[in-house]
Amino acid sequence: MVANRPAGNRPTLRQVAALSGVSLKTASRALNGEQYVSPDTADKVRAAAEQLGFRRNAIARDLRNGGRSSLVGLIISDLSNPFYSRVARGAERHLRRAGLQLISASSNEDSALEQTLVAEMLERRVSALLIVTSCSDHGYLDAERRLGLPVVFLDREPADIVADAVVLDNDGGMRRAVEHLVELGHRRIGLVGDLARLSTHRERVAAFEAALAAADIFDWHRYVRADCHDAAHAERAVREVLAVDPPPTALITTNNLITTGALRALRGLTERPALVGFDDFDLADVLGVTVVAHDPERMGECGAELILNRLDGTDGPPRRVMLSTELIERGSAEAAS
Amino acid sequence: MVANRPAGNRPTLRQVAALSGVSLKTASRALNGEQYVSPDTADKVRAAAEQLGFRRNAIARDLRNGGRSSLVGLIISDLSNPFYSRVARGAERHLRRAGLQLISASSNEDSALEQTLVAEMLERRVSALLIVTSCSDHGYLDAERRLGLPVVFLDREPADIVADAVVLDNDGGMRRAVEHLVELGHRRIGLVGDLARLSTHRERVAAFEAALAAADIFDWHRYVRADCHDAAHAERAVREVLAVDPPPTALITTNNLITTGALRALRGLTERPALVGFDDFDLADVLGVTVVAHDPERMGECGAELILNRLDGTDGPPRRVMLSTELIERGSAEAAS
DNA sequence: CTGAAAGCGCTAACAG
DNA sequence: CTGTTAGCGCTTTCAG
Repeated sequence: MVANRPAGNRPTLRQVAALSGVSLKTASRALNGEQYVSPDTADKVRAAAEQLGFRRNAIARDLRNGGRSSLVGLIISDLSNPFYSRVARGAERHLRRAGLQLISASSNEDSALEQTLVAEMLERRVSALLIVTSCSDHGYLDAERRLGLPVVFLDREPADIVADAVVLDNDGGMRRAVEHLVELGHRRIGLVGDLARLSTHRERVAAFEAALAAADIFDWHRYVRADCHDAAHAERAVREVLAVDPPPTALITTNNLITTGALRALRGLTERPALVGFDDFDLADVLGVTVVAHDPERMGECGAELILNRLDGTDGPPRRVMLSTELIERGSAEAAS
Repeated sequence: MVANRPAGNRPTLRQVAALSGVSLKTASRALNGEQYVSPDTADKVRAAAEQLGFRRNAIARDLRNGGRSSLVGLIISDLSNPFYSRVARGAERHLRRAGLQLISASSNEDSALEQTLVAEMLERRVSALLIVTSCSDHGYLDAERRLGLPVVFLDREPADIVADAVVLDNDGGMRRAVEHLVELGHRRIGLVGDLARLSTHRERVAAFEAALAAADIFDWHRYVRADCHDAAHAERAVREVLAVDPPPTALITTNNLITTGALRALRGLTERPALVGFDDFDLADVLGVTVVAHDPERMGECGAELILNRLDGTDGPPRRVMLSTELIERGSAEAAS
């Protein structure tokens, strides 16, 4: 077991106490800045601690204090996806203000791995969990939630349980995208989407369909592809959709990775369809890509906020925060075929 | 203290033992899959654990086992910078195989914050530390390193101590970039760089200078700007450099953020200088940007590997891993003014 | 203001 | 194969 090498000779509080000639408890009080310690004593203890290079052992402290750590777990499908790393950043920033630290892990969109990661974090006694879930069944969290563990779902809403969640206005965002394209005269509009099982995908496709129906467009199935979970898949799917006869004059891509793949597929084409992407991304401005934008860091912050509320003792029913989206026009929607 | 709310009534091993009618230690053995437990007993214990919803308490376990957790700390300047989030991903993947978990934090390029974060992680008794440092003085780590804590520096090398490190071939990468531009006929080559105090920046500028000297180009100071730590700064700096008379015909940007800023500054210009960026980035292919590429995930993996070696007991002198870079030509270097 | 005793939940060491 | 004892480092009673 690589983790448990001999602990080194870290000085303990007992040694600090011995060196400064006070009791264990007095040393503890002094270093924790509690009151009822004479300034003299406090100085002595601090000096001894300094000299020894003492560091309070949070493991022992947490154990004594009821066995909950000041860690919050974050599980996302891929830490290196810019969308999720921004979510993580927002969560980190907000949690930090409350003295909590973030421990994050990537689930690779794999529900078994997600459960393993959750189990590990629970063993570590995280104070709360932030999850972008890849599971369809969340029963494995029931016991924990009953025990009072705050769990907040980010981005994707669980279908089988009600719980705190922070989601995007997928419906509004997608409707705006479709309406925008329709206003510009597009009638054959395609969509390239993420894994079909994801709640985000389903919501976005439902909104897509509804908005098209509102414009009396019903012949869209042939222009829809799903289950693209990376840019390479998306690139292929875009080529496929463009090969349909007659080809769509516009395309909607439902997340940042898919938009990237689409841009690759469209590169060099003389007849480029219009494009609107869900999620903003770096250089979308330079590339002139119209997007449905939102604020990933804010998603992380809101998730953290929900957690802090629960830890502060807010009971009450699950809350659902919906984050607004905004259509940013950069020209790629106008491109007509 | 928000973290230490009443711990809930999590079942303990003692309760599992009681329910299954065995002793504490037997229950422990059974759940840890140790040998010398009869299959019957093991089943009984597992059933009881299941029924109670028991989760081993890693806090107690770590304390007992010498007080080192299976956490590894990662400190980077910004978790949402794609370069660093990829480093984190690589480290996570590799550490996970060894049963270690990653706890990451952003230092905002602030040395005081970096030290605070390190202190917090040490209190948490991380097994090791991976640091993209923002400090110039690393004395605060001496005591820890002497106590046997593995510390690995990523990307930026400490100037004041020798320690395990994973760095890029900044010299080779920058030389290739300059040579490439020179071969294409450029003589007035500018550089827009990161914070001047960073080792990476200094190495890249030194290589820039050396490569230019090798081509008998000495009049480059006027085309160099540093201390850009975000895209907005870089955008301004690029405009500035382009306003010099005569303007440079080519520009080198020394990291992904700066390249982004440069692309914004160049957008819409009729006379665009050539551009070569250090760091590859999403959509560089679509934008046709020539870059000095490398593998951020590999940096994280190598850092993790060094750590695992140290935890396995490898003593010996500090090791320095240098990761290769590669010039990827995509056309932006040819653009002559 | 300070100290002594107890114990958080677990596992290593040593008996049975 | 199983149980008992002790104690990781700290903080919370409860007495001085």
